[in-house]
Amino acid sequence: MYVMEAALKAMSNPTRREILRLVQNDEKPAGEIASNFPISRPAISQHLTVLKFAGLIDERRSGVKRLYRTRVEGMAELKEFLDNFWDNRLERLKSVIEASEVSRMEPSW
Amino acid sequence: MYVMEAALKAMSNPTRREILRLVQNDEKPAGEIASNFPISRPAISQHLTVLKFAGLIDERRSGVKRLYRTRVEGMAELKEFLDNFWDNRLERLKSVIEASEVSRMEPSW
DNA sequence: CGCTTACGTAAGAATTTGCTTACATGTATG
DNA sequence: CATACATGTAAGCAAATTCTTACGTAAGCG
Repeated sequence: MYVMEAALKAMSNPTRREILRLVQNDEKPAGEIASNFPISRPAISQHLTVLKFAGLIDERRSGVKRLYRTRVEGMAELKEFLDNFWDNRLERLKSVIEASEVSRMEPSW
Repeated sequence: MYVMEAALKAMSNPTRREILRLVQNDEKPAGEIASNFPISRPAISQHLTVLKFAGLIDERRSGVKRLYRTRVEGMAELKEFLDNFWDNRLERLKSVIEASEVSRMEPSW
């Protein structure tokens, strides 16, 4: 699957967004992350897999634990994608306005 | 469903993102929108319902046609939500750095 | 009114998602 | 080595998503 596609889908789930918030500032082990939710530990493990595949978190192994933390680059790429989505719109709108101004100054008929 | 939730879910589908691009600059009737995709017209109609529910498009009836166009406010709200999602992260990171600078100047032990 | 046009809505099938419980794996520790 | 601990993986199930085809509906036209 296209990475940005995966990232958007990953972001569209509230549990996964909350996980991202939890590991924003410092890495946390899977178990501790899971302890913050009412659902089972394996369910959280699966969400972590989705986030990792989407490039939104990093995994690091330390002894018996697996530490997760938000992956800044992945988040930045997604942000950029979304910014462009809206910026393109604004750019086109701007060009439409400019075109109409030009046509007022120099009629083409 | 929480509106922002609906908006994120709506954005996570590629067909719906393409619809948003199609009706970015000017309103288009449902049929014309559908003609741009390989899937059936009712399928597009259902996607339009999802986008409308999420507050990402506006619908206007003109005779027998229904004209759709991107809803700027909805898009702006979603953009703001996502900006805050990342900005909060950066804010907290910033405060952590500042705290460490303060502690270097005025050791607390 | 009867017919066409441009749609939405209903029903159902296939696929994906999000969970559960049970089990497997890898790392430390006595 | 044996056991415990932290976690992933497998299997299965219910609900949601995304399609399809068939049908309903409202606006315009002769």
